[in-house]
Amino acid sequence: MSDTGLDMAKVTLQSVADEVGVSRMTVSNAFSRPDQLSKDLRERILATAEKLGYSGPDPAARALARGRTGSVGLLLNGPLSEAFEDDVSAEFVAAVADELTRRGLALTVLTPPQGDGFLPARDVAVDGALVYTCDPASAGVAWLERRKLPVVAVDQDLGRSVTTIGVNDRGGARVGAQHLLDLGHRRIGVLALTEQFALDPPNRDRLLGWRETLAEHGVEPVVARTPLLPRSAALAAATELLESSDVTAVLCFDDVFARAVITAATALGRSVPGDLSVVGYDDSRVATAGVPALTTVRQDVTTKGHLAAGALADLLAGRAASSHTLPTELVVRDSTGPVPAP
Amino acid sequence: MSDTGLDMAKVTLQSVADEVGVSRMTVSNAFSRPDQLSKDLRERILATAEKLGYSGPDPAARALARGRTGSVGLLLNGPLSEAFEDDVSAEFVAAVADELTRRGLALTVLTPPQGDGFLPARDVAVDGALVYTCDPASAGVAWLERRKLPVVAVDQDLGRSVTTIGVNDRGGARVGAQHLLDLGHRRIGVLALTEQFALDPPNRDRLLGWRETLAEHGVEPVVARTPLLPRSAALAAATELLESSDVTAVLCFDDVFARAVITAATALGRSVPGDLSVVGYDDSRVATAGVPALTTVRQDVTTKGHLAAGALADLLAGRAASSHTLPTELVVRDSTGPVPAP
DNA sequence: ATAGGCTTCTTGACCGGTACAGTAACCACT
DNA sequence: AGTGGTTACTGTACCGGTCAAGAAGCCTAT
Repeated sequence: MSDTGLDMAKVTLQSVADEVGVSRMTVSNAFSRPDQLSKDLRERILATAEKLGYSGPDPAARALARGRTGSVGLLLNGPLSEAFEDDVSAEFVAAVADELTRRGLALTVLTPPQGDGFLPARDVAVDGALVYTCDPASAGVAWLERRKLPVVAVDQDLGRSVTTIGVNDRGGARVGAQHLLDLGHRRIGVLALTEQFALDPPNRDRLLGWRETLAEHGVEPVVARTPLLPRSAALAAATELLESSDVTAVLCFDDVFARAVITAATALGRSVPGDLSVVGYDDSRVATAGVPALTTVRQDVTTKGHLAAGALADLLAGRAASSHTLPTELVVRDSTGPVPAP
Repeated sequence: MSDTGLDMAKVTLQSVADEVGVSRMTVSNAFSRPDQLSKDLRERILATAEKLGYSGPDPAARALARGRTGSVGLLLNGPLSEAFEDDVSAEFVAAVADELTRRGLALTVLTPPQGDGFLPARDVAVDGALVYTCDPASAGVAWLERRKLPVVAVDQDLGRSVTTIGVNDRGGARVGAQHLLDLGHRRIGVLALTEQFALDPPNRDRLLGWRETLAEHGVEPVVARTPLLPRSAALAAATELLESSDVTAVLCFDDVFARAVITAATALGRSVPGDLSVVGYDDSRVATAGVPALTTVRQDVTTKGHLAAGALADLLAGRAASSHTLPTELVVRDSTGPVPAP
């Protein structure tokens, strides 16, 4: 009988229904399907719910009954810090989140497990997932498949039947390499990710694009490798590359690496682009944030995120989703120039 | 009878139980409480589950039955892009996610609503939430309270009873201002966020710290304001500030703004720190990424994230969680110097 | 009058698990 | 042989909703 709104007993649909004197279903409709009852009654129900401190249908219960949670997962493999410390990843995640919000979905980050038996990719309720920068053979991907969740792969190949959003990395790498060749460079270095990323599609494709284009002109690049983090590693690798070889130009896996090469070159007394040409990749913020502005291969990460999120949303809505390969484009700025005279 | 593992009928605990010939509860225990049954039977159950393509207890159902989802929300207010385009926010999110992972929790991003009736803060199942950079009067915060979810506030005040993780921004601003005063500066500019952020605790506290310290020495700062995004806005505001006043030093809301001030000064032919001293805030990546390295007020964003996530995890585990105010520290580098001779 | 067609609300089954309180069997001890 | 303590499993009652079909009332067309 009491209805102070202060009773600590949990407030459910039923309690609101009892208070108003209607069936539970009618209260449910008041919240979820307004067109199913009279405006008048609906307002009475909502008012009573407010009075009782009922905050609307319990999301967990609703998720079970409806079969969807309203949230999609983003599967990442490295420690999260990696994904967010990198500008490009961060931009991608932001774009995904924005687009999902627009579609009425929330984003849940699915990290690799750590220690105990909790495995997000298996244990968190989501309606579908985006797979980004993951080892295709990872446990996470396997669980998603096992759960038969709709999946969209980004920058990686999960098999023919999976919708994939990618970038023409190989083509982008090709034009970057060609640009250096056109400038007359023949002793060319490459700063790629460590072997651990040998199968990472961006790393693989860029390396492939560079190699094949250079090979067409009989050039065999000097390959240096460095991990994505810590950032200091790239500088060391760049320094070592410049000291141990006589390259006149360097193709870099990304813009951050390119900056590291420039920093290393400067420290060694070599100017860019006077003594050394450097080509970045991504056209991220750092490309234009420093001096000289980087010649780089642009990819539209925000569009990639929008497309990926949109494709997954379509899949969830029962619509067909198509794969896309986004174009890349060489942006010539101030970090490349003609090969220096001997 | 068929058990090819290919039947498309949904595989549930019950179907596995029937196949093995035990009760549903026993199968549940095989997955969730291994100590409740014999090793032998458990293995038989797991094997059968594997054969049937059962991927473990359905997360949504489990969430309803157990009353927890294994995921916590992160409530943000701006469009997501803002949170991730900013290095400091991104670092915070990364730290939160890492710590949550360590604690066996996933992270769900709760964005403000957009258009239709879907409101993440109300409609997504989470066990608790972190409130970051939000208007305390926003709908999101109100819903979390209404749902009676455990909440930890970061860099903001949600009331005495809410566990809060903050930093000593006011004190940090004070030492920044004092540093300039000690160098002899008396005509000092301030580059803060627009009025729209008047109540944003970091912005308010920093402004307060600057103002009161300067006032103690009879200095009234020239205040310029600019939004966080787009980035170009800060440059324009900085240029305007330098052109319309004769300040010899500028205190900036963050390091990105400080870089903008330096860029503007350079464009106007003024050198830093020769003609102009600039103090940043945060000690983020950009503080040391360019030339000159910034004198700035350091805050440990990663620790802030770890603490916030840890506090929330504690709350969820039924442990008490305590509020913290992290220290700030002045880091003197190359962007500040003595006041120039007249 | 009667059939058909809304609108508005109700009924009963079901979503796929987990908690908790048994029950039965086995063992050791006195 | 009786008592008490384990271990291993089962039965029942929820968790808090939604779905689909049905019933009651009223209006309109024939």
